[in-house]
Amino acid sequence: MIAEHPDAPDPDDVDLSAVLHALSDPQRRRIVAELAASAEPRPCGSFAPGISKSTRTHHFRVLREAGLVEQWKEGTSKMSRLRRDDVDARYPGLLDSVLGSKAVA
Amino acid sequence: MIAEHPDAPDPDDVDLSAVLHALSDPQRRRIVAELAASAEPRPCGSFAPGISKSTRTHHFRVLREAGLVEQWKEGTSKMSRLRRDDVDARYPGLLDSVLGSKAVA
DNA sequence: CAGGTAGTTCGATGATCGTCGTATCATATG
DNA sequence: CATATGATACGACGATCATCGAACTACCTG
Repeated sequence: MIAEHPDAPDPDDVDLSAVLHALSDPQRRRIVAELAASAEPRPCGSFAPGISKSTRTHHFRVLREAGLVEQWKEGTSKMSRLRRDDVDARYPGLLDSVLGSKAVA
Repeated sequence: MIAEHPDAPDPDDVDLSAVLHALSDPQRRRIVAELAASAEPRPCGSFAPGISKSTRTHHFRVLREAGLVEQWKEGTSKMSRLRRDDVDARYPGLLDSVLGSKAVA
């Protein structure tokens, strides 16, 4: 079988897959949690200590392409912000439940 | 770097990764959605038409090992049930938000 | 301009994933 | 017992992933 059947792929599904995949990595989830905890934007480099710069760049790209974070350059460093409102609007309760499993406990 | 730093891996994190990874696949999410929609347990074979039996078995194992579904043999076929209560208790709101992104719309 | 700091890009590598077909097992029924 | 049905086990294949180091770019500062 080649999965050729005509089931509505549902456009939202694409993004949801990306979001869930992005959040399925502990390293990235940790970044998101730190991002959610600190009100002020922080430079990328201050997250996920213990992994290489390239890996960190990779993780931030996955998060960005999933629509979870926003980034902008600021002087010598690049700032990151969790797009909480956007994500909450699109997938209500998702971030809360993913992050809350530790925080709310 | 070899990620040797001492950050609490958080036992819950392991399972959460498995759950999110399980839900990040559209095929599996579809199974879960169907499972959530039908009150009565149904045989595995009645889900996810268009994919091969082995693939379906694989998906059900991923869902089972993530703690999302429960299975038991009943005569010639194997029944499946969404462990809604258990999942809701462990990750409140997660299933609702993942499934709701389509259902609630 | 020289030097340093912060990120990105570019392979590469080993692991995991989704999918398949085939062979096999278990159970029910003729 | 023979057969059909529903599901699993077993590789296998190509794709994607997380991770790395090294080379490169952008920017600030002295």
